[in-house]
Amino acid sequence: MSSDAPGFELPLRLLLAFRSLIDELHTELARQGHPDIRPMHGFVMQAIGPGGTTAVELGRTLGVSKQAAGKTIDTLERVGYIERATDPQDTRRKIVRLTPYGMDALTRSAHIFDTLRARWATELGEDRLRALESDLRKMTPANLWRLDTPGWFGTL
Amino acid sequence: MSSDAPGFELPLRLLLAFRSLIDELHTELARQGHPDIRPMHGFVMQAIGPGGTTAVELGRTLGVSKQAAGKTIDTLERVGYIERATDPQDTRRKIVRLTPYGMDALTRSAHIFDTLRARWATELGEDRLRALESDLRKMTPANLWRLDTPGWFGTL
DNA sequence: TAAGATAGGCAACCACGTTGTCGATATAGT
DNA sequence: ACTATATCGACAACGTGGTTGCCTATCTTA
Repeated sequence: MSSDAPGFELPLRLLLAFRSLIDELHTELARQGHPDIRPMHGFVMQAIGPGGTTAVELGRTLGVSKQAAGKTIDTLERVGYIERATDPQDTRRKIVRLTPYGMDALTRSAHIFDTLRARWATELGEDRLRALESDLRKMTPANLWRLDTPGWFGTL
Repeated sequence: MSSDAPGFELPLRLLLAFRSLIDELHTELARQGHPDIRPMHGFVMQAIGPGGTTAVELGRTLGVSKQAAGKTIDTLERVGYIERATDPQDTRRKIVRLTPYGMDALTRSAHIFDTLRARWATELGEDRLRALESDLRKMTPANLWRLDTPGWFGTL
């Protein structure tokens, strides 16, 4: 039961594949009117979702401190992707919501990701791709949204 | 041709799978006498290799500036994984080499990665895993060692 | 030998993460 | 009702990693 691949190739390929997809996403997003969006932004906006959140809650879903979440929110707000509003039910809370511009970025991202997946399906075959997804699902934790690694993406 | 998976699941799974493997690696490394090693260290030591390099060269293979490579080298040196020696052929250059401690970490990493891959093979079947690796190879660039994303791993 | 390229290091700066603290507001307990 | 506790959001200080710009020393080439 020998293996062709040295063990360290697998993680590296996983990382490269991830980066490739993200890079292609952002190339295409830039072409579609979102030149300034950064990988992290998309990630966080996905985590915010159409319903909105708060800083603490966002920090929890992303697996980072509320302060870090707060800073990220500052950035996204400055760039115009999200906005803060005070919760009338609880004056302490500030609801974070996507702006229309943010919504646009999000729906475009979703569409581009579908396109990219379709390209993989063409290259690999739909069945192989499904197998790949299923295998990855089997080997990874349920929670999709952990972003806790420090400095995971970069730079406004 | 409908697909079960939303397009954005694929990149997320790839990232999670990568992170899982790396986390498991470092849990095990800690158990084997390398508690202080960080993901980046292993990455960089792999890139240095048994032959040694220089800061500029390392920067190139990793896709970061020579200054960044230099800082990383400082850190690794401080922790005792690598050492600098002047090149007798070219006094400007400083050869960066793994210390025995660094070598130990590297060989242990390789072994652990093989073990982790074997676990995947058990869970998924050797054939499925090979298919997965082959598919990833098909969809990713040749150069395994790009670490250029700012702050790709963190801390210490 | 003079000119240009290359190696390494320093400084200043930025992005993003962390912990600690604090004031303001909600909520629970007596 | 009133006090005690918990939670939210923000600020400050700090650590790490990356960037660019610049400087000196050394090799290479015309």
